[in-house]
Amino acid sequence: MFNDLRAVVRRIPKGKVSTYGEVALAAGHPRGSRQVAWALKQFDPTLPWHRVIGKGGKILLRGANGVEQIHRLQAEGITVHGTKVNMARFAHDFTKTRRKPKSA
DNA sequence: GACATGACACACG
DNA sequence: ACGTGTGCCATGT
Repeated sequence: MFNDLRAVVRRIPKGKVSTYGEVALAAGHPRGSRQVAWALKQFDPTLPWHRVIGKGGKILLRGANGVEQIHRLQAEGITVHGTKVNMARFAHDFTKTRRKPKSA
C-alpha cells in the first residue's frame, strides 16, 4: 500500500504540492491520510516528501524537518507563509495529470 | 488480540 | 484562530 502512496507522491510535479488526503485518495486509499504520513516519514530520499502537506496548505512537520520542508518548497518556487502554503496556486490536481485509467 | 502512537481530517465549543 | 474530542488505518509493543 505504501508503494501506491509513494507512487502518487512521486507524481507531484515540482513547484506543486498536495495534501495527505488527496494523495491517499489518488492512491486508492481515501482514508489513508495517516498512512501517507507514515509512508513519507520513512524519509525516503527518492520521494518528494516535502511536496506533501496538510489540508489548507499547512506544514504539519515541526522542528528541523519542518524548516527543511519549508526551505525545499521555497526552493521549488512555492511561497510559504509561516507554516502555510498558497494552495490556491500550488495545489496539484491528480485528476489532470492522470495516466489513462482505461477509458479516455 | 489489546493498548498506545502518529507529518491526518473533521466537528464542536 | 485555537484546543479538544472523535473517526480512520497501519505499526510497534
